[in-house]
Amino acid sequence: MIRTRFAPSPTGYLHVGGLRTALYCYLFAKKNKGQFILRIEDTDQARFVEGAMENLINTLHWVGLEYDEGPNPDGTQKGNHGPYIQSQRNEIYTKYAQELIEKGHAYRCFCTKERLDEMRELQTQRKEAPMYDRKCLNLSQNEIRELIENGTPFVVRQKMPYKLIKFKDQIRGNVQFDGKIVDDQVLVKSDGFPTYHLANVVDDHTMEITHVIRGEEWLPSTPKHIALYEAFGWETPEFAHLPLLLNPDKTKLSKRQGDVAVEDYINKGYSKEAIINFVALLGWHPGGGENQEIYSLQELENIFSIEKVHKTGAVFNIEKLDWFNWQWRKKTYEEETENDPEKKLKALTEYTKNHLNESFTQDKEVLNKALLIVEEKILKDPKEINENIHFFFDLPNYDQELLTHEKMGVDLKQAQASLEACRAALENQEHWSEESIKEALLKKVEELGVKNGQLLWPLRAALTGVQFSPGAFEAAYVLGKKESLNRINSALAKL
RNA sequence: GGUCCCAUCGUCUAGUGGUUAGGACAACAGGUUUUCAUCCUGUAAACAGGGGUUCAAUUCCCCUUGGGACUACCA
Repeated sequence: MIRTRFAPSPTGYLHVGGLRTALYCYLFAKKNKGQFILRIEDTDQARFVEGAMENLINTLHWVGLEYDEGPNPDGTQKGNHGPYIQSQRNEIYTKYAQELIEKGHAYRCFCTKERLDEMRELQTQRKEAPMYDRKCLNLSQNEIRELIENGTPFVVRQKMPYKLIKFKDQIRGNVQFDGKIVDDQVLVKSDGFPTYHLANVVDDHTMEITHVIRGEEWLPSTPKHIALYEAFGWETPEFAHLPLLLNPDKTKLSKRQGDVAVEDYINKGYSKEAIINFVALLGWHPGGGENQEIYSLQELENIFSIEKVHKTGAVFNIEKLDWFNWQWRKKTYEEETENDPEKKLKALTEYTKNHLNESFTQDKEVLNKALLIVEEKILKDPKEINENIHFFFDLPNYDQELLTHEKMGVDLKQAQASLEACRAALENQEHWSEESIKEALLKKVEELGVKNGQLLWPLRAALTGVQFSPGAFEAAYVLGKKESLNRINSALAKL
């Protein structure tokens, strides 16, 4: 049984890089009929953030990555390898640290921070790799007992075997490190909490994790972990180190250069489908010359493979995310509404409800028509709804220049003639629909022997009073006969 | 500095010991449309460099260069 885990540190929110790691862990597990576990790595008490874990879980839930085992937001936990929150597992770590000391694979270190800093500085000056000098490894049992009895603070350090450590990474292939320059890592801090290295290895083993899938930044500490598995006499899991997500300048994706929290993107209106789709393809591709780019989570679960994960970091490019978002919104909108105006209206109302200027909701009749007219722009960006429809409710003050269009051959004189013709055509309309308006106006175009734009540009401008807007037919239809004629008349008054 | 990882259009990527090196985003140019948007068509754009191996390397190997990660009692 394949078991993967996502093990974030709850520092406030879910990072998009974390999301991708979680996604790949999830996909790999699903693809192989395995299990996906969530574990919270909160051993750093200094970095405790209230509500961070709940937030993380909620975001994971929102994007649809359900885990088989792990903590729930309500404080309960599911699965029988728990607890899944490291701060609740301290006795376990203490026990294993003790075992390591007894076996001679770890030792207590009483060195002060000052001594360590000084040593590091000297080593750096001498251009050596900064490493602990193992001063405390040589303490006698009596000295140790005395120091403990005196209440001297201490940490537990891993005694690295100074040997070559090799392993096969699922993504990178054979990797090896010269153990002689791997530092004696702190395993238990002076506050009694374990560091990542100890907690991680103990948990992955006790939770029966078979595949450790994590970010590339962990590659250099993997030899420490392997040494730990060996010291315990445990079987090492498979490792897969994922390429990094990058800023446009190719450094590791960071807050400084844009939003990194998944919730930022949620708040901006990106759909979970778009976010998952985008992130999935940042560092992975199904291969085989496949050109498809739109994938649902379900599809990804079926085709994901760890061998196809790339080695190179990928720049997080928001423009592409925008495109995915547009594709997915169109797709879901079409599927949901089945081209039924009632359903469309309902969906559009839902999309815009949090962004709409309240005064617009007074006139439901106009609003409903307007929403359908600008559906495409709503799908593009629901936040801009007010800019797209405000003129339906309140004709902006505009300059007479707006009624003209040089390129289209509309000067002031032509504008006046066109508007008068439009007025004449619309005055006689008994039936007020988009189709009938279109028909009447196009007939007028033919009569006058002008180009469409020459008649319609001034009309559209008169009806909307803005540079960019829906077309003249649609605008007239939404406004209704009376208001349309009013606006045409006030435009004529400007000329 | 040390250790490790990496290298195809600006970006995400496909691909192969022999290809016109393919697609997408972005850019640009046309077209449709009454404007914007949408939509359609097209253009430009890449195998980092140098050595090998080979009949033949973008592809395999080595070096260089470049980029990145790590180098905490943070994860």
